[in-house]
Amino acid sequence: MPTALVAFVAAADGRAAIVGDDLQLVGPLDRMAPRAAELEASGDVRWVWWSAGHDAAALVRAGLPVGRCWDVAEAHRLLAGGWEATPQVAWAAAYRLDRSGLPAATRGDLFDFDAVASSAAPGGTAHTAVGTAASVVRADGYLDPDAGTVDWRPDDETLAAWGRAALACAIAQEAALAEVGSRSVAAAHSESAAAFLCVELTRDGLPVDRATAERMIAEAAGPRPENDADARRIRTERDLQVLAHTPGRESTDLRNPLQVKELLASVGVVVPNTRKWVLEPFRDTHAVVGALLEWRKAERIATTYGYPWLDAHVGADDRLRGGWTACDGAAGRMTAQNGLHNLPTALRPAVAAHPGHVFVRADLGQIEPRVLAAVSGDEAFAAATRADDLYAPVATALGVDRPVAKIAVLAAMYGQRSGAAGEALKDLERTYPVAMGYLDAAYAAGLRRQPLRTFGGRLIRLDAVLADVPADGTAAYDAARGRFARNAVIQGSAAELFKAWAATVRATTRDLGAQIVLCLHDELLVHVPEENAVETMARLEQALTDSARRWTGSTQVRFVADASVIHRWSEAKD
DNA sequence: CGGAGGACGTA
DNA sequence: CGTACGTCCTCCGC
Repeated sequence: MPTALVAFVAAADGRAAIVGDDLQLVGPLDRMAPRAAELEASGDVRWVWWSAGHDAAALVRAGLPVGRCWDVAEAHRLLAGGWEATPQVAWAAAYRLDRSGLPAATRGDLFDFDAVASSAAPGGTAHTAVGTAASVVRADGYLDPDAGTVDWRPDDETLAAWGRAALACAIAQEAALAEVGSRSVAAAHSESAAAFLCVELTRDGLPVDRATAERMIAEAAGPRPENDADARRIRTERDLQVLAHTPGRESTDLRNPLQVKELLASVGVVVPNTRKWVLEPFRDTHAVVGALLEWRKAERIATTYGYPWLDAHVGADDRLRGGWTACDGAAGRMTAQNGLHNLPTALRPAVAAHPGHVFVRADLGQIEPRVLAAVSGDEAFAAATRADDLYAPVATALGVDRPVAKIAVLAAMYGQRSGAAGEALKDLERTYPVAMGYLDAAYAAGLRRQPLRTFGGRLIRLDAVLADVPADGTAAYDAARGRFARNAVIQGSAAELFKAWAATVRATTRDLGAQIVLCLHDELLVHVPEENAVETMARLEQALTDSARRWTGSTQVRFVADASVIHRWSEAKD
């Protein structure tokens, strides 16, 4: 029996509809969530929603462990590229309706479908558009532009029609994705699972040791200020650590790059800008340089990761929370807010498992060259992936030392121009012509503004992404586009494998009480009761083998994970 | 008040 | 030394 598609759609006023074959339920969320749970438990169901952050939020709040779903917004982002994915846009694309004919909403852009998960809460009180069943799909084939907006107030029949529209849209998308390629439907499944995981990540947060966090902030930013005057005093003291080196210039605003540039010039350090890597060589020229660089580090903690950050984003349950999205608008990597993706490594000791728990952390080793082997179909390069260290056999094949082989491979993938690549790069072209040809083709497509697709079929658009023209003209603009294209097919494909892995881990470790608490591009952090740590680690490894096998459709390319059981994120890998 | 640019953290 | 992202700060124009 094939998997039944069942729509679950939410209205802004707290009602939801469950719609499938011979099934139509409409009612308040607190009655619909248990019905969804029954269906999830009893049947072979794939849930359909316009967007997990919007429609499935109540199911996540209720703790329903959704297994399979189809997220119309994520499927659309695969199909069409970019990030815009309102129901109306996704519907038009799935049915191949002219984009320029999209009707405008009567109240401007009130969609909350683009909101990140953390802010996607029911909202809006105005009562402007009263939907009726006939109005969800217009006579001209487009979706009602008001449907799904925060001010939309459908009656029960209309909400059910909204669910039927989601079902129909999903089916049309599946057909369109099947045309793109055999992997794209599977990619839609894992991208949808990742989007649901994002809502769970937003709900659960990252376990934090608050005392350690407070201590580390205090080391960098000083004690917690008693009041505003105290805060100003601490700030001024921090500034004086730098300004004491330049008597007579105490009024310099260190937060103003122009004034900093002037200050540096006055002591003989003349620089085009005051970036860290520009100033680093001048550390020995004048003591103010080193003091300034240290000040910047402390200032970063004080402003971005200081007490206000701790108070705003770490809950009473000692969990750091931020909004998550399943893909960015370019290559398709996950994004996270509130520092979850760019927490300074110095603060990682503060990320700690809660009592009775540990973290199982794992990262994918050498993910990008391995992905290159898979997506290009280069058999020789695939053979190299069978080694634990991919660069070892590459070095042997090229007759160079490992560091040279590594630089050459990275240079080929990222377009690095300087450095010691040189001769090794030519040998690379000779030894792995299929892989290198794949990268060259992506670069050339970028130059021609020709859209590309990742391995899983995500459209890489070259029109919208690079909006900023480099100052040095058209050639630089073309080259930037080429580099972007070459990088995007690798980075984006790697993101797809990562999400397939994460979705599999989520599904196969739930019975162990495991909870994915962080996804960081190639790294997973799983919070689990300590007695289940070893089993969780084994399943993480198995999940990688299985998802890589499904994703590549073969076992030619090997992917490896470095996994360990730790209490703090800062702990060594083994 | 919002956008632009500088700066910097992560992968 | 390539790509991507999120966040804070200041300046500038409305």
